[in-house]
Amino acid sequence: MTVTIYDVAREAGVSMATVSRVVNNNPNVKPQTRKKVFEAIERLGYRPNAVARGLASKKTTTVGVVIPDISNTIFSELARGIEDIANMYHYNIILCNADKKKDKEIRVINTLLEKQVDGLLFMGGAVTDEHLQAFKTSSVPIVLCATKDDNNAFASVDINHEQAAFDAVELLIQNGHRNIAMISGTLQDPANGFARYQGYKRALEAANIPLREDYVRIGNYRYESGLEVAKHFLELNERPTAIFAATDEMAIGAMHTLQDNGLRVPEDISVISVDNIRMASMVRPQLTTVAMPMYDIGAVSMRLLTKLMNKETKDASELMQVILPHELIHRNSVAHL
Amino acid sequence: MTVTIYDVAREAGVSMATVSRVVNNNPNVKPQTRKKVFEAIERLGYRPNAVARGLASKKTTTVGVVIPDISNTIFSELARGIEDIANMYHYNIILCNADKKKDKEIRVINTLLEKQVDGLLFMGGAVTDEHLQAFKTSSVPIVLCATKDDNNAFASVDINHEQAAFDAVELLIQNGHRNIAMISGTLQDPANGFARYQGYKRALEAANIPLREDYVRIGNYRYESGLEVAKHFLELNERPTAIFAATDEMAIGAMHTLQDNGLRVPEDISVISVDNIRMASMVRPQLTTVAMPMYDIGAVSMRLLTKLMNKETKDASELMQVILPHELIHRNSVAHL
DNA sequence: CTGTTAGCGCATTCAC
DNA sequence: GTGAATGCGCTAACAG
Repeated sequence: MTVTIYDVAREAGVSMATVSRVVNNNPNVKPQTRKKVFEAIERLGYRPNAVARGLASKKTTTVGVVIPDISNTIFSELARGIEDIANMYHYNIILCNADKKKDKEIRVINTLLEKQVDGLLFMGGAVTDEHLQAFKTSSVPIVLCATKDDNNAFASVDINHEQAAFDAVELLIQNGHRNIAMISGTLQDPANGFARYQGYKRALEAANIPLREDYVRIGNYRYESGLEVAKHFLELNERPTAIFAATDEMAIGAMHTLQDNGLRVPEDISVISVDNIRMASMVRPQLTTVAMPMYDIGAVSMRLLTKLMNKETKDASELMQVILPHELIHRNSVAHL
Repeated sequence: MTVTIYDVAREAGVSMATVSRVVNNNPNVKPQTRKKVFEAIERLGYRPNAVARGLASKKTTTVGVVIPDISNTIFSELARGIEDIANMYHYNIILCNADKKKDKEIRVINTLLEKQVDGLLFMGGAVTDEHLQAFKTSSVPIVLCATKDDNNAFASVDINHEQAAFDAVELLIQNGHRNIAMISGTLQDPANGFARYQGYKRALEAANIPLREDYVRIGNYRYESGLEVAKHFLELNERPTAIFAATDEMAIGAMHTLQDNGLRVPEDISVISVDNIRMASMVRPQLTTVAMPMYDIGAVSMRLLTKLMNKETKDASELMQVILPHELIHRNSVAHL
């Protein structure tokens, strides 16, 4: 039924070794035999079996990707960056959603390893000891995207979330704001949650602005959450003049709550955040935000992984922890007080 | 270095067949030996090699997904639907972006088939003869998502794009509009382009409204395109009172052009479209649109594929072409004239 | 219930 | 340049 390398060999009147050589572009084949083999391949409609090849060569040219949620725009951009570079280096991607659930993450890491991927790209919630444990059982390289482990034991590419948040809040302060509220993510989340909150705190401290507890509320990163949490700030006696949200989605949600309550952004209340999702420039007013280059993080991670897979890098290199630059995108949601 | 099923067998004092049985949950193993084997597995840190398993069993429990662009929200929702169901049936997903480029699509179909996927999910641009040709070389089932081939030769799941567009335009007409412009996709695109345009035309005809050439403009589905194309309508002597856009993104772009030019939506001009992306309810006014259930299309496609892979379905079944229902979502961008 | 035996389709020595 | 032989790690009869 299925035509194998052996069938091609017989059809072309050569050995299977020779067929293997031409299929793999080995130069040690006389042009004439090469031609014969190609013709036989064509005639028989031969398609190499990558599974058999993988077993024999111990390489599958596929990498595993563990991602929280592919339907979330922030991650789908990252995935696109990964795939583009993977494609460029002739790798395929096995994609697994894990929803930041620890046990699901561990589970998919293991099945990916069982599938003999040549490398692994991981982005998720916190990197716990259990994760590290699972990573250590891997014989193939692993790169953490948009996250990192505490001890820098694994390669990673990310931005400096703390500094990004700091920069956002600092812009507010430079514009004369002192009553600055924050819609944070959960503080259990080291990157988008904790680090961004730390940046907010540091910026306030640097300007001698006391931290007010009623100015900080926790959301879940999503639009609906921003919509909800912003209501709280509206009810305060002393309303904030600016809101810093940990993510664009929450910022846009907050903007809409303000607008739906008759307030103008930025005239009455300024809004700023971190991410720069596509939607940030698709709302009115357009959102001022700190760009987190998701596509680039994906692309750079994948590139780093290819190097690791080819052992191009010396082990404990400086390349292992890359921090990509972030950038303040000035749009129309921040006003001078 | 790597521990194999043979090592486990030796460690547990049984044959490799027995180890294989316990790993694959074959009931024909005495509980006691099962226990011994599990202990050996644990002790050695054995991880089954799915590639070897795939070669021996001729099943890889992975399916290939060809998608235009995972970073496009409409497709990433679909991908999520696919992945959730795949996960439920213990399949993994190899994801390939093909950007609706025919040759790239053909290429990835072939590499996916080389990787011995157990099935293929295809969504792309037009399904040409070359595609059909490639599909026919496949020995594994294929399901087309959010598209279909002209002869219904392959299984597919989609919505009725023509009717969806018709319903949208009909709502406009019911609200008293007669000057209805359309921002269409390219007419080469059978589903999102041509079919939606046909629905627009039929709705006008049904209401005896003559089709005006200056009321139809072609965009590329994206926000920026809607932004741009809408300007044209503003310059017309007889401005439309309503705009039907083939996609939400273009509709939102159009809305913003209108608003940026001092017009109110829907008071001055109504806007409606098809898709119901998440953003449709995240703009002001919230967009009235016909929901295309992308997640469901993905989920149903994958479910259908599992059936095909298990040969659960009789061949020429009615199940093969499924059309999912669409639904008019009434929000705030359409006004009575 | 368990072990033996063959492959699965290919890459890869090693000879020639 | 080319061919023969071996094995990658596992499943799947088949026997017992």
